[in-house]
Amino acid sequence: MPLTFHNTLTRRNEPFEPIDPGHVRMYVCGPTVYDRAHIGNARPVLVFDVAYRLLRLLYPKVTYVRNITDVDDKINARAIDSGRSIAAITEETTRHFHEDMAALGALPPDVEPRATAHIPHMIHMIETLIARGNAYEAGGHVLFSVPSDPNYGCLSGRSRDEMIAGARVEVAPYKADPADFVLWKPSTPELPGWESPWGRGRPGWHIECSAMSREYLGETFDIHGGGQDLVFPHHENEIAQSTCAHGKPFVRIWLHNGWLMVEGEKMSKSLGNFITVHDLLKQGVRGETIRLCMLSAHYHQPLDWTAEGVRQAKQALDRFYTALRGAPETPEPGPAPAEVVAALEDDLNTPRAIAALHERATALNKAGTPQDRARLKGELLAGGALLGLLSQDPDSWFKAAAAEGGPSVEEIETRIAQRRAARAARDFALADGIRDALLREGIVLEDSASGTTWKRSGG
RNA sequence: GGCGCGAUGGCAGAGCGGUGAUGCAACGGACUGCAAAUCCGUGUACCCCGGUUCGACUCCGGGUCGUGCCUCCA
Repeated sequence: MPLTFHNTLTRRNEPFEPIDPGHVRMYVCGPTVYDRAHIGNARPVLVFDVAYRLLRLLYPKVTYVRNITDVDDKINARAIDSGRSIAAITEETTRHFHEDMAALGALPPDVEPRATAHIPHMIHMIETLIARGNAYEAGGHVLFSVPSDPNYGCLSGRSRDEMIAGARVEVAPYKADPADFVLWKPSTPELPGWESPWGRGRPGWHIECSAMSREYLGETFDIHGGGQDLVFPHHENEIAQSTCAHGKPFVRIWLHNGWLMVEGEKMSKSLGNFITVHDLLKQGVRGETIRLCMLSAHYHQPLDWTAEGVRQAKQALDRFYTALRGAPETPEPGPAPAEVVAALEDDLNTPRAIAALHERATALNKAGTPQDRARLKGELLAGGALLGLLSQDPDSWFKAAAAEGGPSVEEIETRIAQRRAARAARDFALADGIRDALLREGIVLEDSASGTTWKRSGG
């Protein structure tokens, strides 16, 4: 079955045909580094991480570029509010972002360009757009001329007139056309700025992605991704800038992930339901649980983040690791099961892929011979790896210390030994008392023919 | 106002013009000293109204509700 993606440009599923079958190129809009990553920021990272893993399985070479936006008015505002330097904020936030995404099992992209390291590239592209008649200087600003681009609106499916009719903002007086947008804007002395042919200033929001994707992926490349909210204006404007500057198509396939809700409401600071990845980790929700929860809905659908959803994701991982724990060592990882690959090839259908993993787990639990069990364990592991899951040692999964502490491994082992003695003496009241006490501390015991194993129930 | 998206069993969430999704939860059974885990089994699911069709949860039209973008936002 061929790889297909839902292309926002055509609003339908299309077979994926790389421009160069030997080298797939993908760009994803990364974070603006002014604050801790929230779970909404994590969704595209995880969705495109799965896309990256799948593409690497299917093609010999993949270049995945995800930018860091480190020049932005939100960053400037944060610097003024906090009294810290812009450099300190962007450096620290970038580090936190890397830590948080690593905790979610996201692979680093091949290239992670920072906007401030590519100002000359942006200036060069703006000069090209001016030279080609697609941009003009006005009042210290450089603006993209939307009427100069007959294809403007092709991604978001709205005409220039519709956009103006729907606009809820006052039109800046220096704009020749109400739909025009900023490529370069002047900076006051206290704001970050770079010398340019139009004076000291800073780039507009959209130009960095056009300049950096060109630098690392070329003028035309395969896949561009991001959140659905970026369709307009960000990606629409990127298309306008890049196609007008280069005179050729920009991107083959546009992928956009759906929005994330929290307990049925839009996540926002004012509602107080703003959840960062760091907060979840601190509460003892493990990165792998967050990851599975995030992938349990199709990327195109809205995802409602709930405590119940997190609990179900944890249950599912317990089930997988329980199946793996009891299976013999596998000599080789083996290929990912065809059902898992097929599900992901069908527009990254992660829920179906996870269902296929569950079927493997059931088969593993039922399998009789060590050979079958080893084979099925290998398949489950390989399928999990394609989704970035199940890479831990099962014992680590079950015995990892909870965030809030709990009894130590030594203490647990000691009490299990006491219980074993009580059971041997058929003092079941004492044995059950020990088990109940441990349960209250979040430790679940499981007796089997080969002895007693335990796991922590929280997180 | 303009442009989109969605509505599936107690919950989450896939899917297809005619056959079991899957998991969680519940209930019954096997196993267990009792549990836990595991396995087996059970449950009138497809928002409403029209239409197309031999047949629609699945296609088309209308409606209702929810939600997103149009302004910084993943």
